[in-house]
Amino acid sequence: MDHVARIQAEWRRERPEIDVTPQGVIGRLHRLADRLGEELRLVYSRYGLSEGEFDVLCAIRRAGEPYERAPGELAVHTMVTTGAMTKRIDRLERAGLVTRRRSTGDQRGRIVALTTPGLELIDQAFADHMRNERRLLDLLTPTDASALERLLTTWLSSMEHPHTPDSG
Amino acid sequence: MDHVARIQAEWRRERPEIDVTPQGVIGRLHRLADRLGEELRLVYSRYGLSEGEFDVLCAIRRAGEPYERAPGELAVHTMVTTGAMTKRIDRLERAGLVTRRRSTGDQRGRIVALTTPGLELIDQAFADHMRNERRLLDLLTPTDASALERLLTTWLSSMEHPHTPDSG
DNA sequence: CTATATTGTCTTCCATGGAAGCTAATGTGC
DNA sequence: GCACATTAGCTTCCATGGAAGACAATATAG
Repeated sequence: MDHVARIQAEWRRERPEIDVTPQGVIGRLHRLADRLGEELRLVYSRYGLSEGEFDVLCAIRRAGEPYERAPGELAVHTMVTTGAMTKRIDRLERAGLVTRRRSTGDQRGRIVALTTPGLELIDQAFADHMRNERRLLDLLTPTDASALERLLTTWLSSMEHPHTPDSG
Repeated sequence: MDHVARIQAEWRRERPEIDVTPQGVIGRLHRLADRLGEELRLVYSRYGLSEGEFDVLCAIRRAGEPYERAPGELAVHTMVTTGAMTKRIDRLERAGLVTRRRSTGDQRGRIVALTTPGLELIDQAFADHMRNERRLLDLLTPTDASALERLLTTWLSSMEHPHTPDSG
């Protein structure tokens, strides 16, 4: 009987008329995401990075040479506001992992580029991160892992491409 | 091709020697947790509650009559520090949803109790919340939903009761 | 009973991110 | 070309939570 099952049992006692079975899936999914996140942050912190900073470095690295992106692009890729991105870039710049310069064409734009230490750091950190994710995934059998991937993909896609229900 | 698949494709181009298949599961799980969380917060906000405040009211409500709990218990149940709990209780008290009084026995302790408006609010909000979770879960077939529940339970349990690997 | 440790809550300070608005640069309609 | 709208990034202010320590009450060792 895990934490979520205990919560469900309490609700069933207090509110027997309410069906709490959805918690069995949604509650566990959130708890698992939190636990996995904790494990992942352990690796980021080995490199002196927060999760947000790691994400930004990855987004620049994935762009390919010359490892540059505009702050706005980075905000979209990492799903934070541009205000939050300004602060992340501030920290990374202070740490010497990225540089910020004016765009040549459009003078409003900036270009954030990995420095050599930044590139080396993220290349090593990402390899370590993937080993860590592999370790966590290997707690499941390969069959279960691929079944899970399919289910998550299905659900995610049905959330992101919602069917507007017909009114008839 | 979803967002996670695009990220994987970029990494495969940039770092072909690294196996990024774990992202297919872990990345999607996090994204799904975020998307579900957004949907759930829509309901909380209908009742003027943040997620943290909703969690606290639920934890007190689940305790059963007389709907009271110590701040420390609430902190454990909702998995935040006691400092964070103090602030959540401050807000709920200011909103008139809970009261805070000194424990009779141990004078260090406090007792947080639902007010009548607090009880009515959380009873209605929780019912609405469960309808919302049901709606989201129904994007999956019942077969898929129970398969997913099993996989999440299995993985979660293997994370929370880790096997210490034998060194031989 | 007193000295010390522990406990429960709260306070302070800091980190992080969102919302909204500011500024400078660019685009657009006339 | 000028007024106006839009865009990119940044700034300000606020909300939230963690870490660490303060403080008061209680438990414990002697």
